[in-house]
Amino acid sequence: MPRYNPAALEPKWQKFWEENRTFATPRLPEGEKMYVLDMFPYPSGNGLHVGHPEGYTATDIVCRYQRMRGRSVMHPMGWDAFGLPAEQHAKKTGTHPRITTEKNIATFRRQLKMLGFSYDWSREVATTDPDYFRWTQHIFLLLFDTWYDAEVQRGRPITELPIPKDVEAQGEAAIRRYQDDHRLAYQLEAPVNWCPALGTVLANEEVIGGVSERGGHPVLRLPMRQWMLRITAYADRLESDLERLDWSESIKSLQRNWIGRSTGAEVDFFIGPEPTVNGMPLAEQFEEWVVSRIENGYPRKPGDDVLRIYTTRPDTLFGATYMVIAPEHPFVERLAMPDLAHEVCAYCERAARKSDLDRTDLAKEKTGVFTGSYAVNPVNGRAVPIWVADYVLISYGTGAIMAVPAHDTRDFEFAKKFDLPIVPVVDPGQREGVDREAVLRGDSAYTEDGVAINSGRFSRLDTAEFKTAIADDLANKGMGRAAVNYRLRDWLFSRQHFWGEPFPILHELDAQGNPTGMTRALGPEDLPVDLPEMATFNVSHDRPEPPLEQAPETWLYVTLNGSRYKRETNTMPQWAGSCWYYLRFLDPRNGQALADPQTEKAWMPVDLYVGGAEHAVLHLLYARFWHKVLYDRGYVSTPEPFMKLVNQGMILGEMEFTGYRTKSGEMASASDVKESAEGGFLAKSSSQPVEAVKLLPDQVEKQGDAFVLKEDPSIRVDSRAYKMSKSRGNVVNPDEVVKDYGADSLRLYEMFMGPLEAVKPWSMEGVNGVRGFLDRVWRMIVDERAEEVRLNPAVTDVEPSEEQNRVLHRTIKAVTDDLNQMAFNTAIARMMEFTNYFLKEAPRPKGAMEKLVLLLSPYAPHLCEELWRVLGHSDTLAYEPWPAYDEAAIRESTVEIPVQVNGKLRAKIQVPADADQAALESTARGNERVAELLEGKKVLKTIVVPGRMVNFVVK
RNA sequence: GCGAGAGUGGCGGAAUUGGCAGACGCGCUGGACUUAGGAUCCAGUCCCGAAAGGGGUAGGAGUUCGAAUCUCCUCUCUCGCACCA
Repeated sequence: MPRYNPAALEPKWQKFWEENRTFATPRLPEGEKMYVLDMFPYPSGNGLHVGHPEGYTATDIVCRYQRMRGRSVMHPMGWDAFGLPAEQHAKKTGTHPRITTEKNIATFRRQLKMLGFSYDWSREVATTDPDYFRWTQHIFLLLFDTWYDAEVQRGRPITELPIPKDVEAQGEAAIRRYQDDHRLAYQLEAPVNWCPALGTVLANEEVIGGVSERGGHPVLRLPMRQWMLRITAYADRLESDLERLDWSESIKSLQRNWIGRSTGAEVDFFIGPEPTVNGMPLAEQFEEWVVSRIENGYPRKPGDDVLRIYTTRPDTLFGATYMVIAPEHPFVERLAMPDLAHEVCAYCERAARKSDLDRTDLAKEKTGVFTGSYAVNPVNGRAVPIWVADYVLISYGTGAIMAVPAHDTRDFEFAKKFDLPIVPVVDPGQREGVDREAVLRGDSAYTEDGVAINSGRFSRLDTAEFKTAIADDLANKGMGRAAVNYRLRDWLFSRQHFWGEPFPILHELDAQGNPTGMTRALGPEDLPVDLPEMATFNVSHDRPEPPLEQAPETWLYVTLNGSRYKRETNTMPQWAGSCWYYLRFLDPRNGQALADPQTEKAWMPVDLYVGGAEHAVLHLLYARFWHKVLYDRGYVSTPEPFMKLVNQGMILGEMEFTGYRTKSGEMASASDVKESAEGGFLAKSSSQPVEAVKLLPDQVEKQGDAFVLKEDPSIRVDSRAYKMSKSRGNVVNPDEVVKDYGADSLRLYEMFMGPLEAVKPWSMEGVNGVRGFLDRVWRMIVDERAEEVRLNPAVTDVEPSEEQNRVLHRTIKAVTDDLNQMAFNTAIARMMEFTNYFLKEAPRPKGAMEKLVLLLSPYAPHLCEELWRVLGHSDTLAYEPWPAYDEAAIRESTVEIPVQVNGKLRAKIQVPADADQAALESTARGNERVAELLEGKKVLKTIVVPGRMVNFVVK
């Protein structure tokens, strides 16, 4: 009668934990603290996905384990609840995003509770709560109030920004403009991704290859006033502090690549103060410029008489045969000679219309147009033509380059196409894979280091020496300086959405109601700035206007001290709320501060942070950036928020076999099939479209390293698991799994599938398998034949036998060691071995059963709480001490040792566990089989590793 | 193209980090109990071979008494970046 019945048992224990506040965390840690954080989810309308509980189960296991080891554990959960889907739902249905969001949160909360995670639910927060985003807005004000002091590498209050004399002389407005130019939060006219089909502006990361990520609609680039965050100021610290973090190398390298630090030099090329008739700067003006630069040094901002470029290869300056500026470069107009202006202008317009996809398509030929103007190469005084080409990006470096076709593949392609001179200045010397003669002839681009040639007095220097020498030389002459650049761009921080945090910023209006261009930040006492009540969300679809422009006037306009202001109508991106939520969890109801400093100091940093790899770059970089600003400004006590980071691997759908069928019904081999441009499939040999068909496992068989059709082994079949998606119909719903197998089985299966960080396919049969294990654990301890739940008669209060004790302690050790390394899959395997062994034992010592229940409890907490009851305990096991193991009990008196002859396993011998080398060797020689093999042979060498193996090398 | 990671039975995956390859689970085969089995239990399950034995960790070379593990080359897959000067 009392079979293992999770459907009854799991809700019972969830209720128990809730009523007894079993997992409530004290305000301050009692004893050693451990802060374990999950990446909080966006509560989508689809509910929980089996990918979510993977990381959540892993952290829950760690938390339950650490509680049993006496640690004070902080383990909260909340909702990253702003986001576009709720807003789009509102556009369609008129339902307020808050209502949709609350409904979705309720679903997520129910589903998470159903899985028995030990969160302290009293700390739950949602980024959409005014009590929460009040502090998000507060942090924005802090960013607005901070400038980055590059000298001390620290963010400081804007009031401490030194104002240059010349700015001060221009008066109050100039000073404010100067300050605004230095804030970490600043405004910029920047292009946004406007998607007319979706009627919204998309974030860069929502645009993949020039079309919208969802729907694949075209995206236009339109300039709009935007809020930017100066994350580039922190680029160096964001990169170098990675070193102190316990993160996987792959994630660190993703972040490093994203930051993309490069070192090189800035160099000014003289173009003359104004255009000349033939486009050539005047020689005497160049001479004067050279002299003035030697006297005055290198200016921080380039004047109108120079084109400033950035290069990582200043050693190739003598090989610069032309220059290229980006189509958006401010000098385009003035450099375009009258006879070419029309052509140049047309080119720039075309470039502006191109999507990112067109511009970055690698297969594409280089394009560009000559301006008719020339610049003077500062190292040799030669005039070089200036071109406009879209392979130079306005957003990187200075938006202008010197082109060295002999040593840069892009410049080489361009020079070839437009027949520009190619002057080699780096001799590769003799090296593998490089055609030195071709390089020296200018027929091939060589981009590595070498020895300088054709470089005046720098010739014969190797690349590294040259770089230092030329940097000094340029600096002395005031023509350049060493410089660092980042691939990382400042963070576009505003969105034209309704469902996001309003900015706590007012725009000043003049008497006519037009913006004066001056902004005013609200004070902390004015927060939160809540969203207005809106009549409709379905605003204009033909231009990228913030929906809040349609807000009621009572919200939109503010009068303060007699001045009229209009509120900022952009809202913050979804990333904002997730940048600091780990701090709010520590003190979620604090009305005075984002978190009490004492509490912050006691719990931070996060000891373990687990989440999907899709956040490896952006979220983690943004959050680290905010944290560093908070650190600089004294709000937090640690320079980094997340000490250890683990990315769970994606869970794919079930393994699928796919065959391909032509129109005429014949099967085509998978090796002959490729994806067509439209997303369908084509047979490579005939170019005919083929259709993918799902095959059953018994229709295929393995042949070599591929699967083939059973009935026609010449036909190869694809076998792989795909990402879960609605369209593929392979989504697994956790509700269904819990209904059929129970939450403990779901948890256990997700941990048993393989290493946490690996990508793994789902298997319902696998869930069934771990359910079988839990059934066996139940039967091992509970009397299934009895009417009510009671102890299995085989379980008695006896002392364990030596072997039973060894199995027990070995299991405790293995499970504990694996858990410390988050190797949950192998820990579960060890507990399965324990169960397989003890099911055959009778009587079964009750003490051993209790230990197993404790070991298993982090994985299958509901079942184990119940078994703990059955074993005669009346309280929760959540705070029972973690079982300890006894090395002495593990040690065996005799061990089996393999004996090899010439590295091949030939025999196994039984020896005392502590047998020394000599004893091992003589026992091995005494073995009948070994003796036979050594007979008449010469033993050249004997390798004996005590406790491991014996190897005879013979001839 | 550049950067990172991976490749082990029919499948998911183990292997104390250089020392018995395939733990554990699924699947499969046979058997027991059954009206029944998508329940449970027992036995088997890397390949060739009747056995002795031989082969085997994507492929090839190398270091070593000994390699899934270390080195080099090749191939394949996954992820990220993608004209970043």
